[in-house]
Amino acid sequence: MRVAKRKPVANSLLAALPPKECLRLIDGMEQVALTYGEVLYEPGETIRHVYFPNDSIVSLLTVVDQHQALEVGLVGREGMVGIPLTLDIGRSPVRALVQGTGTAMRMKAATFVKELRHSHALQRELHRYTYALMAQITQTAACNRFHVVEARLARWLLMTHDRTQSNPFRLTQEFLSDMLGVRRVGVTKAARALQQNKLISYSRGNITILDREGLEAASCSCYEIVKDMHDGA
Amino acid sequence: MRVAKRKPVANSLLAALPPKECLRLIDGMEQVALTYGEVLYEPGETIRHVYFPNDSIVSLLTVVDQHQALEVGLVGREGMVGIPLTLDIGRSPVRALVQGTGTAMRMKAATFVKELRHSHALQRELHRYTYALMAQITQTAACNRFHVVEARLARWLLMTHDRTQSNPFRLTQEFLSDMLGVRRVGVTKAARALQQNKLISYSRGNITILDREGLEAASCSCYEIVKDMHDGA
DNA sequence: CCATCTCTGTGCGGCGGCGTACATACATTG
DNA sequence: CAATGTATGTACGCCGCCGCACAGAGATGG
Repeated sequence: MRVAKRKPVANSLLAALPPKECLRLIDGMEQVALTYGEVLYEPGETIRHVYFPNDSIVSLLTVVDQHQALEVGLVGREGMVGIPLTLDIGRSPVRALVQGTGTAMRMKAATFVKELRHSHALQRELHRYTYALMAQITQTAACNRFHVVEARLARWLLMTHDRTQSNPFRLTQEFLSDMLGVRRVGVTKAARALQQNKLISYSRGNITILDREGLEAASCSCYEIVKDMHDGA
Repeated sequence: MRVAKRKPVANSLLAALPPKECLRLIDGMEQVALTYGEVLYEPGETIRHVYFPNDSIVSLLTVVDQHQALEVGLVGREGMVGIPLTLDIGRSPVRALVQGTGTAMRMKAATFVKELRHSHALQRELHRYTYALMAQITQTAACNRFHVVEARLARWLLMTHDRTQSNPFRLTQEFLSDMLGVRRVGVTKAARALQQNKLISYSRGNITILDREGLEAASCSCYEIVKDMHDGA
């Protein structure tokens, strides 16, 4: 769904570009509203557009054995959806699922490839981000292997919170179970534990973070590691 | 340790380049012998050289909580060690550990960056490989989450076998336990099961694949998926 | 040849997550 | 206001892996 073009750009990848380049790029984009549950790409599908989220959030999921899913990356205002295009690859290896409703700047794949060739600043920013995303996937792999559901849930809520800045957000436990790759009941148990410790409150898909510091303590170290990776150089 | 420079180049990334480019690149390299157990980079360390393995194998490991390790990628003749440099990042987020003794072509980081800027063919090849590596890490993340040790061990042996072409190879169970992120005893159990089914034989670190097809059947689908990713487009 | 080290095998209790089934409570809609 | 659908809570047996401890068995070296 299209909205007026001259909206403030909250995406920090775009914002980091020299003003002139940024403006030119935005000229070739349209602002779109992404809604919870929308699928931007399925695995193997051709990438038609790249997305620079403003206040929306997109999850990158790998699909295994037809039915099981697992989140490996989370993209918000700090990044872009469609990274394979920066590597001259036209297809996505993962499912890109809108997890937080909001807006994003969208650009046609062909236009993006052309722009990328001309803008060294954009190349540099995207290289940095691609690297951070690889590190995030790597860390997630280790996290999924070693850490318990409760800690992973806490990390996940924090990461989402960082990207929306808003409280509360809408997420059912069913949905979360797909993200974390566990049973829905596993999420129930972990969420209940967090609630009993007064770190969060939730009901029917509306989650509120009550105690951010406490939640950080309950999460695993992976949260800080990934955060530092995106913030610092 | 240095060897004569004019050795045949088995690395397929280099071999895929136009002959002229390939020769010029090799001119700036030296062939080195990598030995089992050698660490090329530690996490956070500055990358001094990139490596194009010929018949050696290098594991990429993430380190969590100081002591636990987990392999997220395996690099052989089909790839390069030091991918962050292709993204203008000078440090490695992972540990690079030599897992199979053999030779590799080595190039100074600074030289590599310069060459990369000039050779579009090299850029293209490395983009393709970077993408495949990301996919491999992603798949490994899901694999570590959903599949049992025995299947993962089978996959791991197959991947190693693909990259060495030689049988047998040297790997203790202690070592394997770090790769798979499980207890050594877990490896013992899985390896015993594979041996009882006459798929492999091993003793004191010498593993031989007896029945490759059977091993493929015992491994999870992740093996084929990652293989196709590196072979096919 | 004996001492030592490395590698592999076994056993035990415990825990976290799985699969399944069912129960309850809130929301929506006719 | 009932009826249906959606979200959450609880229970039970099972399995894979954990941490730990210890026992053999093959290699190595003085």
